[in-house]
Amino acid sequence: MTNHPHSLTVGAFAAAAGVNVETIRFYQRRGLLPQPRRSYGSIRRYGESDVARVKFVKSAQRLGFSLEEIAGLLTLEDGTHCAEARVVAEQKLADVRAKLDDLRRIESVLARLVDRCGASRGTITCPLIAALHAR
Amino acid sequence: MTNHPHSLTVGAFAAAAGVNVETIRFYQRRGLLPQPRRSYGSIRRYGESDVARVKFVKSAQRLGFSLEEIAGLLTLEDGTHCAEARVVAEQKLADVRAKLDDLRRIESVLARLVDRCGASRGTITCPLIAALHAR
DNA sequence: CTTTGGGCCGTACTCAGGTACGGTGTCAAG
DNA sequence: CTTGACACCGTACCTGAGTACGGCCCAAAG
Repeated sequence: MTNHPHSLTVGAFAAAAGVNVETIRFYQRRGLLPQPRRSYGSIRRYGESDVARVKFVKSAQRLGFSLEEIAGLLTLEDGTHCAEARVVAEQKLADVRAKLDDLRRIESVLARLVDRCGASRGTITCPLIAALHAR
Repeated sequence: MTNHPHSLTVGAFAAAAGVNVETIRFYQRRGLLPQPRRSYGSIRRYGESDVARVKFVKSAQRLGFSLEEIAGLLTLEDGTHCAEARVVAEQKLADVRAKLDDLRRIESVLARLVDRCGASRGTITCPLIAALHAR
């Protein structure tokens, strides 16, 4: 792999990134991907870094970031406006930490549930609700 | 608080749960809330446990669970079908752990970014993409 | 007894995030 | 030089998760 640096056509690119072509176009419209260079004849060409970018978008999405937020994160990429970038990043960091707390809470509750489920019989009144409700 | 056990009307209930009335009706249609008892005259009455349930839904949602998945989690509540419940719970647990990993990765990357952002000048080529892309 | 504040209901609209569609262009192989 | 595989484009459509709307009912307050 990593053959030609900027040789991917949309189709190949989309396949490489694991999304469909329309999604690429869509992201372009949303500004999540830079308008790519066009080799003669209006055909878009993409490279490895674009693939990474799309994968990043997908990862971030799985964590509950919206495309808008992700676009924000991506503007941090070029390091230029470092001051604003920092603010955004700090905000996101706080978000992420909050999410981590929630998830950890869920994790332990689920783990306990599974555990108890193995051992006990009969009625376990699910501790999930209680656990999450507790802040 | 915790005054009357099953005395909440939709409006009060929605307010208590921090969502709007339509959302309650919506959740009812989706089966996320049990059809409540109706005091004479077809008026729905809700209690504390319903409030907890809605809050649970909201928490779980923030973590990226869909309403459908949440409905699944909620069926674990009554402890009856413990065997299936366990399977679901185990699956969810795996999901949650994967999410945790991703989030932790993001967290450290963001933290590092913020950190470096404070110290350095000029071009930091954002490590976010790299970090997330790395599996 | 009429007004008004909820409640009840179905249906419609909204917004995000894509996906699909249909028409046109282009280019490389046959 | 035509044909097939893609690329390009705009527009329309779909799903999930609500939100809003308008009409009807009822009970207590003025």
